[in-house]
Amino acid sequence: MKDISVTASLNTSIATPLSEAVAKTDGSYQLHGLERAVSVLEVLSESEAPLSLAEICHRMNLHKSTAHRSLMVLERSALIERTPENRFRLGLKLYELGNRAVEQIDLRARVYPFFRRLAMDVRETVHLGVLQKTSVVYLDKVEPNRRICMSSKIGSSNPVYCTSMGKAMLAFQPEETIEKIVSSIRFTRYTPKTLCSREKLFEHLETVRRRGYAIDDEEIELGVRCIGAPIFNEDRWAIAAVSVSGPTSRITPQNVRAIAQRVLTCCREISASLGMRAKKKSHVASPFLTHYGS
Amino acid sequence: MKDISVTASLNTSIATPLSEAVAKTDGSYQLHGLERAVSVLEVLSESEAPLSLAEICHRMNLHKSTAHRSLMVLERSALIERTPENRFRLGLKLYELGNRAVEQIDLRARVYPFFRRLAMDVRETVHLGVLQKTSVVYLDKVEPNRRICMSSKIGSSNPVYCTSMGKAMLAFQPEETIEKIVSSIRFTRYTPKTLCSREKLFEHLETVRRRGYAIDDEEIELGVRCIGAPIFNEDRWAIAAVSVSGPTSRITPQNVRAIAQRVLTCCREISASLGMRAKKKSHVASPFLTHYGS
DNA sequence: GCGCTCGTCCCTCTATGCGGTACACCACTT
DNA sequence: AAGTGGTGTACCGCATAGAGGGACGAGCGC
Repeated sequence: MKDISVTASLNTSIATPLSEAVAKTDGSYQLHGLERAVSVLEVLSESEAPLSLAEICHRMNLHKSTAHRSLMVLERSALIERTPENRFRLGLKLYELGNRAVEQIDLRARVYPFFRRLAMDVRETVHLGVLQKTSVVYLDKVEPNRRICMSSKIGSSNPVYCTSMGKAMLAFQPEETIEKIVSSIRFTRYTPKTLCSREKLFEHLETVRRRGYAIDDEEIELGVRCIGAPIFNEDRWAIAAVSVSGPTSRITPQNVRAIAQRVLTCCREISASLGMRAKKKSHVASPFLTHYGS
Repeated sequence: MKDISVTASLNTSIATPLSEAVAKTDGSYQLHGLERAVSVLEVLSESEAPLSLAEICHRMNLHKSTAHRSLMVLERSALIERTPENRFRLGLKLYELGNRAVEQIDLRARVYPFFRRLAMDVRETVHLGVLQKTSVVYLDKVEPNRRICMSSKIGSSNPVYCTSMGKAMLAFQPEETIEKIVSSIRFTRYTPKTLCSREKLFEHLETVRRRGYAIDDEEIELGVRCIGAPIFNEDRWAIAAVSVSGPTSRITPQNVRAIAQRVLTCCREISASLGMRAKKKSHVASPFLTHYGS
């Protein structure tokens, strides 16, 4: 155990079997305590009911004392809270921080008007989302009549490769970014139509690039079809996407193109209304740019 | 810079004047890396624009390498993300986690119907909030006509001692909890009417307990008056609160009592519709109970 | 060109936090 | 009552993770 630097990076890949270890941005820079804490948050996030110390230990293969320490600190920071029965769940501070996060990005408010118009127009559910590693995070949603926002769906996420927004955004990323993302995808088949291989996906992205929008043709749920198009920044990279979703009975192969046109128009308007600030002076830091790779 | 441990904890209390640093549940159980990371999140949360490594170091009195490491790990975990200009801001994972947090609590959905009715009824803005250390976190909001939810206000927080919801909840906590919370408040005067001392606050809480509801009489902002009442669990401890807010011109001393009655009725209905599950079998873990102290 | 500030990387040394283990507690059986 | 199998909490010593110093190299402005 002399060459720590070397062994360290090895350890990484072995020691993080549960924390999904996506892109391993580099892999060095370990901070075990912190990483474990994040995993705890993820575990809690996936569970429906609050978990006890013992359960957490079990799910994460942690020793009691280690987990206990983490939990105490997390609790002090209000990232988790405990019920009177000594079980743990996510804390409200996360809610505060999360809300600050989207405020800072501020996409939602700027997009909303266009977005809403589209929903009224096509009379189907419309979503706004951004790319987050290998997932699409839903930022907003409008349903034809009433604006839905307590819907638990907002804030949740789905894989890139089986959503129209995901594919629309992915298609319009820099080469290396696509590579990096795709290579960290772990494909799962949701329906018979799910694109389950790197090759299929790349092929599909080509099509998306050609026609400018993406279709999710029952790839994540049978009976649901979606049409998504990207929102661009000034450099023509996708920073977000908008999609229309509906039952296959209403979004038929016949009217897909018509709807797609509307989505595209909407996205074009949005892109125009956003990105076009200082042309080269990119110092102004377009605050809605989803960073990926460099 | 020898006694890092000592200076570090000092730094914490100095560096987090805004992050309230409540009760130090015990104080032991240190996990420096994690705690620092949380501070980074707080610093980022308070900043309007994304921050550079150097700025973060500066605001937190950290050495470059230390901060750098934290940032790299946080970025890998998607708790923060970096802009193309190498600045950092909160990441969307926080949004996901935060949304899960409130989903798990699930208060919002259950309360909404009553809540909305109240808003229609009094034709003023109505809020739902819970206690979070020394703050009230806003979980939901209805405005008389349109439901507001993109409002950046949801998810944010205000101090307990100058909001009607805060005082309403505080008043109906177990003795020790009140003590613990009040003693970690750091009073700030927002308006001439703000209750700025422990004594005034305790006195006020007595009144609240007597009449069952709390008034924020321009204590946080001149011209705004609020009336709040607690939602109870089966043990008659406050777990949340509802408030009506409006301009002093409409919420006048004359009609305060009438409005208060409506708020109280609403809260009673809500309390009834919630808490009354298994009577003593508190094993079922009422998942909306805000834990405090033991 | 030089000098400045920025981020990244590396190395060394020690205080940190990991994993055992002991203990206190509670709810149920026997 | 005493036993049993679960909890969560507390303590401690040793190895190692990670703090901080500092070198390096890139970019910017004078």
